[in-house]
Amino acid sequence: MTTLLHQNIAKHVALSDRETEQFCNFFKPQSIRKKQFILQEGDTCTFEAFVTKGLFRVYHLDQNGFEQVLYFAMEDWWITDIDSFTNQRPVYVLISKQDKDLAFENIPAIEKLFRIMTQKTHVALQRRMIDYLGKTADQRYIDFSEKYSLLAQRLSNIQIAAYLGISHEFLSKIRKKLSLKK
Amino acid sequence: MTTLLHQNIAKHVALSDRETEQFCNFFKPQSIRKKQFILQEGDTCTFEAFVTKGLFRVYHLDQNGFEQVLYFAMEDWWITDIDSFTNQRPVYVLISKQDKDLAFENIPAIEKLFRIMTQKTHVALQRRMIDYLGKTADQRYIDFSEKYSLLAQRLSNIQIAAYLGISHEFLSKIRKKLSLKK
DNA sequence: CGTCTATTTGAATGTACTCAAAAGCGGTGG
DNA sequence: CCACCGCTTTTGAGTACATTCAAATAGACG
Repeated sequence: MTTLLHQNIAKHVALSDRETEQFCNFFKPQSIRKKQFILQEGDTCTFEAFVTKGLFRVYHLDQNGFEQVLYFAMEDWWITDIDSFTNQRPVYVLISKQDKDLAFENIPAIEKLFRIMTQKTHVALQRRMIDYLGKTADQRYIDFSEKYSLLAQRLSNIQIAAYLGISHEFLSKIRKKLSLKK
Repeated sequence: MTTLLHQNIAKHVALSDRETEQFCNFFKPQSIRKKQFILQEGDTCTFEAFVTKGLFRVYHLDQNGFEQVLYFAMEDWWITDIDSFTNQRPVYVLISKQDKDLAFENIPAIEKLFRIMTQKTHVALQRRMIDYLGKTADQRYIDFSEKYSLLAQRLSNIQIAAYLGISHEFLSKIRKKLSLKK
């Protein structure tokens, strides 16, 4: 459990064992019941979390109450910002904004860790934005299922559609068209 | 010129005068002719730049050679990642990746500066993604012209359309519809 | 003035949505 | 074991949103 977090940190930045321990101790284990929010619409996000088991979707409700999925997060992924919703009884470790600031002060490399992580997610989001600007829904679905096949297997088509920005009915039609091609 | 960069840094993070000087000295002033690229398709981005005068658009070419505008940057904005194109003879100061890494090592607060900046742009991009998932082109255009009215005045409709992810013909029709409403 | 580019307009077409209904599927209780 | 429930997926018809292509118009500039 903590091991996963240790490994994840090591992927991004070189910390001494002591620093890693010190930082990881800020994180409190949490688990959450199915269909439970960890952050409600309108709340300000005061934490950062790391998923150790299960699957989150981070989304936003549009004016009609429909979900728009910003991103999914499964094991070994970070969650931050915006409103979050869970399924499949996920488990995560959480650091408060306060403790994070503490860590920034005491462990300089943590600043680097979060800079690198943010940059990476930012690049990924830019790619998605480009996809959205230029690709048709068919292609976005194909790309998504290929790039995140493992994740896609754990999602309903309704959830995938909310991520791709299309109706689930239309996704169904896309799936049919693709299956006929083969 | 450098003053603008000084001010911009101060907005994000508290540096001593000496640190600010030290950091700003890494930046080399540059200017570029109209229609000139500072980074070509396929190049890896090895710098970070700060616009002191003029207007950039940072974009990507799709498979048909059409521009997809990732973002615009005018005075007091940063540019990084992906391919960049300019208009209006912009002026900017540039820091190489190498020098940036040097700054990270020598001035701890710079790490914080880039973390904060990246987080902010990331949040902005997430908002744009949400807009894209949920809003119709009409609304995206209205929101864009309100939110970035100053910027919008300096852009052609073709450029705005490439940012909004629609054809410029369609944008023209949207504009007509809106003008009739009033 | 001529040239180049941006903007507008129209017609035909394609992409995606809405609404409603049917079919499939897993669980749960009798 | 079956019947029923809730939820997901599929299907179809009609409609709205957005594109393409081609052509006309308008502006900017040497």
